[in-house]
Amino acid sequence: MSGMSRRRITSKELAKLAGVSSATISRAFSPDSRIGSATRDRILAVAREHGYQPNAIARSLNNQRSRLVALVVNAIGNPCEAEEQQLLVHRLQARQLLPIILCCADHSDRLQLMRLASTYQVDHVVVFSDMVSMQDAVDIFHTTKPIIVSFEPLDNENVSSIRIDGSEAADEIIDKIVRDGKKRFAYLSGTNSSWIDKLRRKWFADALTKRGLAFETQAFGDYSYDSGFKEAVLLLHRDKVDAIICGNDVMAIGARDAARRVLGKNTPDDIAIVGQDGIAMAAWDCNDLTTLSLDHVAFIDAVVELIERHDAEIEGPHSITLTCTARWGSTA
Amino acid sequence: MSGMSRRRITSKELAKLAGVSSATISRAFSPDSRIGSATRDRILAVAREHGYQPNAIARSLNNQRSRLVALVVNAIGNPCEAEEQQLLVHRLQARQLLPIILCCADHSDRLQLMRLASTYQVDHVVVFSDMVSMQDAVDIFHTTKPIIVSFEPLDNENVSSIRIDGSEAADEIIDKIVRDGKKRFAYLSGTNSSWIDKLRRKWFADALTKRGLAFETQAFGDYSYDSGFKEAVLLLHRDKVDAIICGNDVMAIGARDAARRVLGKNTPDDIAIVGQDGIAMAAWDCNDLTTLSLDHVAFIDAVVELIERHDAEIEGPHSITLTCTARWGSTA
DNA sequence: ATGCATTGTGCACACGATTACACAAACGGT
DNA sequence: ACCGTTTGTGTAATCGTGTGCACAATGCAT
Repeated sequence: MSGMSRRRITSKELAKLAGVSSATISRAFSPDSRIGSATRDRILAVAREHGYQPNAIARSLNNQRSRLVALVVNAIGNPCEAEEQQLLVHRLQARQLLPIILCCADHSDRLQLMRLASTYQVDHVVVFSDMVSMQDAVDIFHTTKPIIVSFEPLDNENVSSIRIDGSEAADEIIDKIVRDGKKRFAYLSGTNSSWIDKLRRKWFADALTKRGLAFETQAFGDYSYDSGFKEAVLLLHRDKVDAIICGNDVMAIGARDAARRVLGKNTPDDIAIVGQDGIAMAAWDCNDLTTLSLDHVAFIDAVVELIERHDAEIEGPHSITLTCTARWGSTA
Repeated sequence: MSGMSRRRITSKELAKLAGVSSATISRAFSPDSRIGSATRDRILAVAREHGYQPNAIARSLNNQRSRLVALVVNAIGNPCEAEEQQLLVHRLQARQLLPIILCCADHSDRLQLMRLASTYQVDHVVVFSDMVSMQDAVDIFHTTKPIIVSFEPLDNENVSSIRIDGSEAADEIIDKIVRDGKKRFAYLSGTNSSWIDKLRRKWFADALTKRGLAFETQAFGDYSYDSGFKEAVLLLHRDKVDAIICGNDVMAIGARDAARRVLGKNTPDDIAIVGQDGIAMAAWDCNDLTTLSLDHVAFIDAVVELIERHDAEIEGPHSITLTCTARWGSTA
């Protein structure tokens, strides 16, 4: 009861205390299992008294199911992912699944880290990061069938995936900007070589092509506010563009600040700025960003659905496609 | 080698393949352990070929050490915590420790969740949330000695804690605002009953008292942008205050937007607005907040130090105190 | 009263690794 | 040539649960 008992009590010890065998202890904690209700009540009472809880590590070893889920993410602080992470963690916890976070910001030991996690026999793997290749994930978690939130074209039996399509929304946004009279477009990438960035850029590039236009310049940032600010100064000053499509919302906010502060240009009259992600901050009054946004709830619903199919051991590759929508703000 | 092997290979099977006993397999993977180097090399080669990795669950059961760390946090998306979480996760991973995230936003099943995690025999527990009481944490993780980032006064042998002191910095900030001629102060709390909120408020209240002043009003939000915005409208319009000290940076940004947009008042001339936390966003050009900030790196250093002491099984309660500094922006 | 289905419990093994102990082989010194 | 030490490996127990199997006890129908 009080906090002086250092070591955790085991099922065998509790069995002795309750005058039964350790098998019966185990059954008392299994909801549907042949055991007399009187015995169960007595055991649960004794268990509570001595602070007994079945050891999940031992159970996992026996069960071949750990109820652990590995979440591979780029970063925790980054708002574009954080909202989804938060949602997913809640949904997992509601199912009594515990999330292990693998945060692979720096390139060096991503694979090492994933190997370490695979050692813990995680039941599911959700890869949010575009920094890890599908093939690596499949090789490392070859026993688990990862769920990959990917923009890579993939035709692998051993992967489930969520595809995201923003072409229509991008078309709507470009349409409005062109009708507003903007002519010189720049794309500000978040990374220089990820599939997700290439695909996002393609959505907008296609919309431009359709109207006989094209990106005049492509700049590269790192998804951060500072990089958005810095690159925007160059784009506006040196390249004289009047519309910047950014790889995410945070860079778009940086670009907007740069335009206003450094060059005295305002949105949407002087220049148009567009973000991507649709994070909550984009809708704040001080930002009011026009952005290509994804419904976070629908997105996480899809992830959870894949996890459940996986739990039910339904075979075959699974793929879910989601479409983005435009959020209209005052920056474009 | 290729991805067709569904099941994971065990040490006993690998032993047969390599013509040794399973004990020798284990030794091949223990860095300092009596084993012939030729044997080790051969085993590692065969292991690589068959994709063998020792099962961490089984090892944990035997070792009585899981190398899992429970992180109890309020939210993942919230920037005030996210930066620290990110840092800590990296530091843990560098030590081959895997973080399990417990996100207890809604009151209902926080204890349930912590009990579930304790079942996994986590080696360490770090409690960031002020939503869970120290006593609950100690009771549930009675075998682990939690590390609590707390503002509660605590004298418990079974807890290590990190205390945070912002009284000096609060004094500096109040000093400047008073010298700027502001007279009517309001405090905008993030919660209505947490220790952390009470203590933060006290730092500023003491500084006011020292100068013969006091808070005229106290409002309550929920640490969100929207609540900052909404409460600030009331404070400025109804109560006519000219200085608002906010419980965190995000609410301060909301308050600043409300002042500017709804009432046409600007900082720092018409009103002063102060945040707390010192998140990266506070320094963005569009915000440029004056805020009571904590050095994130020093903070996480302290957490890691406590974890290491705990690992080394140094006995006794441990407490580390950190002091905040003022970050000067254009809002006060 | 007998036969059969049902219920409740214990025994013993499996899960996959680590490790104390035992023992054979190799080695070095006199 | 002999003995003591070091080195390398196998055997078997252990960590804490879950569960198939066996078996006693109970209930029910004839």
